[in-house]
Amino acid sequence: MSITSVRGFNDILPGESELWRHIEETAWSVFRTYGFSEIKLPIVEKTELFLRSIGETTDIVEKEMYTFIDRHGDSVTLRPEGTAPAVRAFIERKLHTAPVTRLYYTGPMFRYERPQKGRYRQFYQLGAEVFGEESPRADAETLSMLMRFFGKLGVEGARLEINSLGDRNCRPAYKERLYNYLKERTGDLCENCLKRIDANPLRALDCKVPGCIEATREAPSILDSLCEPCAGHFEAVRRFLGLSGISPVLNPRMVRGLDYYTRTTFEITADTGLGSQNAVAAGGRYDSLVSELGGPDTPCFGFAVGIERLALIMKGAAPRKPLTVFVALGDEAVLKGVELVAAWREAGIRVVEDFSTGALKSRMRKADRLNADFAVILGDNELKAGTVTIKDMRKAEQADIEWDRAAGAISGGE
RNA sequence: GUGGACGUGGCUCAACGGUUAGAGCACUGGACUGUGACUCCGGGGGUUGGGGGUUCGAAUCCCCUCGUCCACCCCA
Repeated sequence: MSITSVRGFNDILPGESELWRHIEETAWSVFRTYGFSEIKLPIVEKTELFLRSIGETTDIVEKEMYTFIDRHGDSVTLRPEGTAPAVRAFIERKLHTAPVTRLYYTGPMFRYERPQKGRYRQFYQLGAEVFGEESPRADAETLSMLMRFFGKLGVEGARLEINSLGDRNCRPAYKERLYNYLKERTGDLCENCLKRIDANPLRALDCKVPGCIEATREAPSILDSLCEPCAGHFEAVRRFLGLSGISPVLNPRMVRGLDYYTRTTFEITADTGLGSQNAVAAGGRYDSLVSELGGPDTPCFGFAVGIERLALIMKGAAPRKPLTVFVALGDEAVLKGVELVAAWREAGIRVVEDFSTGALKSRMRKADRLNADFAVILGDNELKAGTVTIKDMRKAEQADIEWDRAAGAISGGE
């Protein structure tokens, strides 16, 4: 075997890359209508950024990061997610001088996990972050933007679940209540949850071990423990979502794997095609992260979409411009063809010229294999007449068209 | 990181430990010397993922390794 790619690192080949481009272009066109601008972020950041933002006891930090010592002796990490770098840039580049900053980004993320369908070591996310909006309307509007994006792509069977994790004021008290509740039932919990009780008791809530599900069935709900402002915020988010025609499923047991979330969190899951990797998009509010990383107090809301997973559940294919294959028969036709093909491309038409000289039959077969919409033939007869034979490969019809009218016949009506 | 299933032409898959590892699709040439998708005939294409072992003999059995998929963990 010759050299292969690294485990969990894939090539996105033609046939699939068109769909990716369509996803990204659709995202950009939708996000722009909500006032977002693109930010291009580096792929490598100082390791400390992720330790301090994602949280030292999270799975990502504990076992999934691609961390290296560079030649200077600094510890750097291939970004496992996009929010932390975006926040770093927001603070470092002083973007807070604008009243509101809305950013989107796309690109590869890296996590050292065992690959599975819809889960890779290098995977792609498309994300958006709103900086400086405390209003629950920001949560609702950003979520409805995401739903609109999914709708435009023809995603079906997506399910939106939301929860509120409270904030610095009310979450500690809830943690305490939950901790005490769990302490009473340590005999029923799995090994994993026993370890989690002290570091992050909330994680026991979404454990899938039957014993833990049973043991936490009667556990206090975080939604009952929210302080006045957090409860009001959450209620407003739901009200505004309703006004946008979105009715999320309330899931008080949903706990995200990153430490920086406050108040609203959400997850969009797909019910088909992804096995247990069914989370397609997720995000939430992180009102304390910017200040914790040394920036001014800035409430934020953001999300990330997994592009591989999105591509897997999409029904519609990428839109496609018609393709023309040009076939010149004879030396003179080749020369004239140079001129014609150049003019068509200038007009934005996709043209591939068949450079081979074999039997027309095999060249037509080639055009068919290239999935051409039209085959354009220029031979001696056409040269004399100043025309070209245009065959519509789908309808199996053909006609002779004058040179200066050919572009119109193969442009696909654009 | 744990457990399991599976790796055979480009693709989908056959072949009980026993001749030269086959078939369909795809590719290519011809029937048809300017017309694809149908039909018929011919042709090319393999280190059976890689390495080691058992055996007179290994695609087949054993070990190691790499990879894919599934479940768990967790997540996009």
